[in-house]
Amino acid sequence: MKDEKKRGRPRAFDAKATLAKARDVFWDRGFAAASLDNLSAATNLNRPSLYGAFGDKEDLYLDTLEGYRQDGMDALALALDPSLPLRDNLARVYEGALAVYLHGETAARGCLLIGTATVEAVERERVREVLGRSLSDFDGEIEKRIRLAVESGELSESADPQMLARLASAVMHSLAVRARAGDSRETLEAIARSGVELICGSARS
Amino acid sequence: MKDEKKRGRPRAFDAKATLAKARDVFWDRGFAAASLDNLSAATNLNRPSLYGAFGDKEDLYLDTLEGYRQDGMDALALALDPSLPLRDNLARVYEGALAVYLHGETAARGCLLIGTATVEAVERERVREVLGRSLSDFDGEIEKRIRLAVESGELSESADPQMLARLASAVMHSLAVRARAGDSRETLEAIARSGVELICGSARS
DNA sequence: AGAATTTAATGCGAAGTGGTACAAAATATG
DNA sequence: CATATTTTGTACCACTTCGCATTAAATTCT
Repeated sequence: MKDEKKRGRPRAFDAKATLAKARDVFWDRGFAAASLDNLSAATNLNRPSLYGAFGDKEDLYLDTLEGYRQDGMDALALALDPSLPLRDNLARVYEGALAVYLHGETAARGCLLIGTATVEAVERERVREVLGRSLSDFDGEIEKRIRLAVESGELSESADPQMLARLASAVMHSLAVRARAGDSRETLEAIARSGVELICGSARS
Repeated sequence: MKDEKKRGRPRAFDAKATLAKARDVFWDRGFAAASLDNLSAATNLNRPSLYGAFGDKEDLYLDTLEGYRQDGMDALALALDPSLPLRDNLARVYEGALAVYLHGETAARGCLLIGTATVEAVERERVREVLGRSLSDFDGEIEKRIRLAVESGELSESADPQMLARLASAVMHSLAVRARAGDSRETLEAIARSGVELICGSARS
């Protein structure tokens, strides 16, 4: 399914690597301020090639968002390994997030979705859709793990998994915003720790 | 101090009202996508007048952010009236925020700072500064109120006011992002309620 | 009234924008 | 080898961008 030799001239670039480079441009500058020239320079593709492969700027942006979302969900599934205590799971989720959020040139980049898609969401329906879906998928995955924690007795029966999950996500959202606002790693790690504590407050392990 | 008659031709516009109109443009479109033509049309000021009164686009944007920040802090101080229980205080804070966040044309606008300044914060130091200061001032104001709640016995002695305040803010940040992502008023209100519950969980009143 | 000073309005200009037309190049097929 | 097909690179287009230079208007000071 991958070696179907296509007819014409073969591509001289790897689509996935190109998307990763474009994503970095969007991550630093945001969608609106990222010009096709910026993207063209970063990907080493001239504009017509970029356009031919990914469509217009919004299409390209949506592709990078979708890839980022998928990567995030994969990492989340790994961090939520149900053989570990919920407390460890959440700590791993936040730790992984901070490793991504704090990596930046001039300043920390935070989360690509929260940092750059949130602005465009109001006037671009497709962006709003991806952002909304990303957030609720994230909530849902955590909710599943919390539901398990209630069943296993890790959390009290009276806990509301959906709401606890949304609050766990809220801490993530806050980390994403605060990273971009310039907060120190120490501050962010402290917030993550209190978040874990608050959610797992009634946990026994 | 207000009727010092200045020498030349008097201004034909009110600076505060103009800033409010410019703010609405930035709120919907973000800084980068808001053109001077947009701003000029919305404020009924031609570009040179805009420029003369407020400086360049970034100066104007920073002015609107600063005004928004100030309004927010004023509203926060009112909502945190210490003669009411902390639980009511937080409920009022979130209620007031949602009233602002959910007001939009095509889609909810969320928070001006979190929704539009977060993108620009990475590459514009002055924006990052305002955003960071706004977030930490907000934290600080809530922390003061929570400290009071500990002293009055409303919260347990073991509570960490700084961390609880940061978590209370985290819920706000999440509301801001989720509003722009298209979440329903019902969902947001439910999150706000759980936020209050989580923070005041050990409260007696 | 006349000079000085500030604001308003028109319009320009250099640079940058997203997107595309077109021809050259590279590959598969017949 | 010739043809069809796809990608690449150059150049270009119409449009928008921000900022400013310049002139006209409105007010205060002398």
